[in-house]
Amino acid sequence: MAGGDTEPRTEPFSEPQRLEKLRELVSLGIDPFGHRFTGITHHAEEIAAHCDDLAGQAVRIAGRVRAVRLHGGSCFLDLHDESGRIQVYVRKDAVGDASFRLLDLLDLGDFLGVDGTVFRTRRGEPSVDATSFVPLAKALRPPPEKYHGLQETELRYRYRYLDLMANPEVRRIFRQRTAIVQAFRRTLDARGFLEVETPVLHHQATGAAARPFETHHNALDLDLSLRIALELHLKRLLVGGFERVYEIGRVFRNEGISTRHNPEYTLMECYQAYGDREDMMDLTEALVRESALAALGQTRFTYRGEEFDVGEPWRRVTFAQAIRDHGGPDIDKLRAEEDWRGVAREAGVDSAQPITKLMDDLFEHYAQPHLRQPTFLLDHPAAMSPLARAAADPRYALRFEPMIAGMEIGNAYTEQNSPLAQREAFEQQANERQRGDAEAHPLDEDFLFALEHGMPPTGGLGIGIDRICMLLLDAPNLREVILFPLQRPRA
RNA sequence: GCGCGCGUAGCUCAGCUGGUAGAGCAGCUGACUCUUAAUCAGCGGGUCGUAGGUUCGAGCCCUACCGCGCGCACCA
Repeated sequence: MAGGDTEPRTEPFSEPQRLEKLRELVSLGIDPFGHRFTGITHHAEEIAAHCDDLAGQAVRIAGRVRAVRLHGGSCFLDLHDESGRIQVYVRKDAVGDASFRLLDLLDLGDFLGVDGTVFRTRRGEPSVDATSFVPLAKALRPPPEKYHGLQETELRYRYRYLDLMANPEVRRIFRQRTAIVQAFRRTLDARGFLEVETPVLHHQATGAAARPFETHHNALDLDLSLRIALELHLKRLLVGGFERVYEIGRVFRNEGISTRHNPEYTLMECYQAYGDREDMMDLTEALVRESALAALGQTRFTYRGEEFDVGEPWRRVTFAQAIRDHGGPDIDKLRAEEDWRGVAREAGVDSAQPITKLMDDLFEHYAQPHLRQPTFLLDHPAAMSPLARAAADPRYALRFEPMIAGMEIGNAYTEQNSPLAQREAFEQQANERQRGDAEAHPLDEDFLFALEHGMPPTGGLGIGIDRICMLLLDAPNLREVILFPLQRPRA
């Protein structure tokens, strides 16, 4: 992926005229790619919003030219900067003949620096009456169409810069995403969590049930995997004596792509010593509430036409209860694996697959689509939760998954801190792996070595940042909240 | 991976029952000193995703491949 996913296309330029104009600029002694432009006083949005207060005031602005309306001896330009659009009025009388002729060398997409005074046109449009302007950077290709923008999904993702250039709502989405991430940091920092960074290159990808990407270190001649979770390194830090840690980082899962999945995605994981999953439920409510407030200014939001509110305490329901509630079997009555396979057959769920997958399928079959409002799904079967402590009934784990709109947005445990129980759970997973469950957790001897030095009782939580963004920002598709989603190289 | 759909000018899109490629924006030339999807007059622009096939003739029908989207599968 280094260097982007497309071949550079330098030839032929779609606009040979632009190259010609570039040469003319050079012949006039103007650097077509400009230089430092200091002393910018305002953004477009400020001028538009405070036009009357600023009227008559000298301003210096810079941005990209998105429209040119030439009227012989005068010209209107639409200049776009990060904040929005402002109109620039250039009169030959004001800037002089030589400067005015530079407009002939200007193309849509070029960057321009402008000095001028704020005024409102007769039609009421906030504008800057230019006293001078300077070309700052030439664009050799045209920007997307000014009215319809860039519509084709493939082009929007592949050339996200064009999408950002053309579609202001896309810029808004990614500002809101940043606001959400900042809300996570602010909330965690305020509660005394220490932000840390742990390795992306792992000897063994553990901490979740997923297939990893494999890579290789040449100098050490060492096979490595990209991480699939942050969990086991963060827990090592609790062994080391940090009491509250978190990381917001990219994880990589070598699996299919869908509206809800991207091979790399951003995960927040945090761990709180002397806590348990109860603390993590409080924290989840706070993180999601603060995210909504940061991005939307309120706790209510609409996702795909459905109303949600993350301002209230979330509903709680156990894994078993959720299945019962929606017409499924009473799994509390199940003892042996064969019992599970029996109810799976009745439900029409694949009964021959690995047992953890089967359990998950039963839940998805009966309950998951019905868990709409913010809900903590509690007490998953212990077999599918090898990193969590067992509940009073050892068939279940002290675990929860926060769910909104039928979608899992995270995962949390009262963490397993007994090295003995952890080893047992890993061995059980190894068993499952031998029986054909390719995604069972591998045994991590190095992590067990750490646990054997003692880890305090701990509550741990992971939340998928992209999923939260998708929900809060009403994105139909995870890729809408990822700047550069993975795409195949173009033919 | 499987199924369905899409791919026409730089962008947004038309293109009928198979008859030899269109519009708007963008570009170029000219006019215009308060326009704003500026306007007016004129001009240029296409391996119709790629490669085969059927046909007198294919943007259109068939096959394969490439890319994208959606659904399923896998996962969060």
